[in-house]
Amino acid sequence: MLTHKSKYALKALIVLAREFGRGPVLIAEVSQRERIPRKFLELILLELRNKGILASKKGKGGGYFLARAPQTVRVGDVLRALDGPLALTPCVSQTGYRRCDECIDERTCGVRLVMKEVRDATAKILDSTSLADIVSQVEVAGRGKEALTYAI
Amino acid sequence: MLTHKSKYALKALIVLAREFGRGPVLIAEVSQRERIPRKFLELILLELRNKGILASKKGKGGGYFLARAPQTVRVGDVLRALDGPLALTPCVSQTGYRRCDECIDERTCGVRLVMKEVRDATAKILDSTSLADIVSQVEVAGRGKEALTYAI
DNA sequence: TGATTATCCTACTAATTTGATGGGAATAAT
DNA sequence: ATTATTCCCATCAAATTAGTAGGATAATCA
Repeated sequence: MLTHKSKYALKALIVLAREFGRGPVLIAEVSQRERIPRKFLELILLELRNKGILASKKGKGGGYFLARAPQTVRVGDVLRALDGPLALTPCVSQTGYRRCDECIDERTCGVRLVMKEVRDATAKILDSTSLADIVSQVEVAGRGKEALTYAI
Repeated sequence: MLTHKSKYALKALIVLAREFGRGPVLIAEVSQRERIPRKFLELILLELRNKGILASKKGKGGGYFLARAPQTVRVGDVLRALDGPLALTPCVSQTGYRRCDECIDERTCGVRLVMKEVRDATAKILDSTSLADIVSQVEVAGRGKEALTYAI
């Protein structure tokens, strides 16, 4: 399962992607709009800033904003930054490879073969989806919903 | 990440898939062959039995064996049985749907859209891979390795 | 029937992770 | 100065994970 932390992070980033180019957004504002516990969100945004995904401005008129354009922030990067590798086992991780300590022979490990497939499929999706992609997909979904409502 | 429990479970099941049709295998034997802590393995196999994936026989000459043919035991079923739903968020799970409590509007949730894709891709792989598939893939990989060694 | 060999079952524990909360320091604008 | 805001540290409770311990139960075999 995805941690609340990552889920909150993505939701916050989507808000900031929408507001991109319009100056800093307050933690408090994001917290309210997405119903994310304020103090917890603070920690998350700070971490994202330290990982180079967000930038911030202190003091009055301050707040958080994306460090780069929404098109260039991949969901995969966000999840890796907060939850670590996408892979289900360390032995198939690209970004954080580690031998599985219990594993006798990695080359003939059947579990590894399957997990490799899953990792590749997952990474393919998450690394080809940007915040901008999500924002536009949501808009399309929203329109679809309204259209359906009108049709009824 | 996959839990040790699931990893151990899959390794044990692969052993039992190999031995399928040759009668019960002792916990102790599986434990030794795969270097899985004996008592922990006991719990795991028991759980798999209670979920209908394994069958067992008590007393002398007893042990564990697959309840059905290796071709019909899907990796997805095993992971679901032990770790719960494959989905990264409850809101996109097929087998264990639940509304995300923090989510304001599920229909327009961008996180959900992405997680749905990941779930589908993951499930497609895990539900189309059986224990028998793994066993034969490992054999192929093993042959490939030897062939390479001979070639050198 | 009794000894032996296994699984079955319950309970316990230590370590780690998760999801927070609280208080104040640092910084920037007015 | 005052106010608004992020920054940073410390703490905490609950849940999860990875085991361990010990005996109950059942099947075999002499």
